[in-house]
Amino acid sequence: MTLVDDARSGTPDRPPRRRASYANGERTRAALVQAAFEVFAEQGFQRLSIRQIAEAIGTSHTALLHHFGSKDALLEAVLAHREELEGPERAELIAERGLLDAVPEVMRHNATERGVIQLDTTLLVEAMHPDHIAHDFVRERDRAFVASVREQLERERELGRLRDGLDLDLVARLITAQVEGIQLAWLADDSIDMAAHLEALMDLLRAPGA
Amino acid sequence: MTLVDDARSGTPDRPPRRRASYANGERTRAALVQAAFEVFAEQGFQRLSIRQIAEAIGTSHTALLHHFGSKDALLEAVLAHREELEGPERAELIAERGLLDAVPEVMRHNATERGVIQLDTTLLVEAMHPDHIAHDFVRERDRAFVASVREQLERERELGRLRDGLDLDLVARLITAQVEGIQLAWLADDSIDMAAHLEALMDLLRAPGA
DNA sequence: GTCTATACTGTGATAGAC
DNA sequence: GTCTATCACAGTATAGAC
Repeated sequence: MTLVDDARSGTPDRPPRRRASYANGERTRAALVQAAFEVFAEQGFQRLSIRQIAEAIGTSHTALLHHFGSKDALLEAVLAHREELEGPERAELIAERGLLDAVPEVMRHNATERGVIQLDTTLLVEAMHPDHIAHDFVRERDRAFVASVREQLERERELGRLRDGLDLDLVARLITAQVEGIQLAWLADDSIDMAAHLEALMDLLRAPGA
Repeated sequence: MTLVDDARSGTPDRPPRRRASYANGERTRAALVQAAFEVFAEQGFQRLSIRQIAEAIGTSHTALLHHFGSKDALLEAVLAHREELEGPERAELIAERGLLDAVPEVMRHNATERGVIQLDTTLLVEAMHPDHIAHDFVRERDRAFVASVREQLERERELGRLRDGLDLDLVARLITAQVEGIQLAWLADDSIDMAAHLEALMDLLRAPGA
């Protein structure tokens, strides 16, 4: 469950290094995304101006805009990068342990990533408007997430672990909303135990005696 | 369940010298709040500048700032106003029908107030930071809401309507987070049936056969 | 007390020279 | 691809007119 291992320390004047298998432009872009991810995870996104972000990374704000076009597009790129990092690990965890057991575990992990969760929640709210640049991205990611939860619920049902009579479409959305809702609450009050709450929800869904 | 029915009649803060018309009269703070509420409910908050808000109301942006001090303070005042309007009605509904039946009903009502829900969710996210001007307000409102839910859960338990073995503190928070999470999802996709989802959650909490 | 006029700083974004 | 202006607009502050 390790993420964001590659710490870029020091004060890089330009984004250096990284694998050379990309074209020059894309390599720069990828390095900027990685650096921005670390800045956001640590300091959040909302309250940082493009200029501050650029300074923390070690580049100019116009360079950032050149690569991403807008502040929100940068945010979107960073979240896509996160999904690239964490998605496979999360999928593996769920495949191994089953959804009911894995979800609380995922929340336990999320609780170690305050900046990223804040980032995620921020985008969720800002991209509400259909004409927001990241609206489609958020919608699609959300759709994929719910679909994946639904699929895993079916597996749990086949294994006899689920309570009878559940509408899986509804329940998949319920779980997703619970994750986002409890993250929102946790961001304002980090004494909230996110894993315990998802555990409680999962227990409600579990077949009696399972 | 009527709200925002225009109760601009009385201006309780000051002796009514001249009747306030919508064009260019004098405006008490309460009238500004009411007018701002209507603007926010219709057009949201985030994307409107103070100048745009003022124009929609029919005043100047500096007049708004004179009364409220900042944009966020205006938002806070409007949400407090909303709670004043809706709080009692909601409490009455819950007292009459019990929490399990009332919550889906509240969601049905909320689904008619897109702008207000958007406002609420926006503030929830923006006030995450401890040094945000509305942070304490949001925390306190949230605390009170959870406490109220918890109290109503106890009533349901006494009436034998609740499943056994529930941790009421946890469940109260679970319900609150579900409400906020499903509202967040609904804001991005209004084909989501918020009431149905809360109904499903309530069914999970209900004692078998109740 | 209520509002207007004006200006300041910082924001995201754009255009064009290198 | 990057940097140097420069943009329009944001939120805010203050001084003073009614």
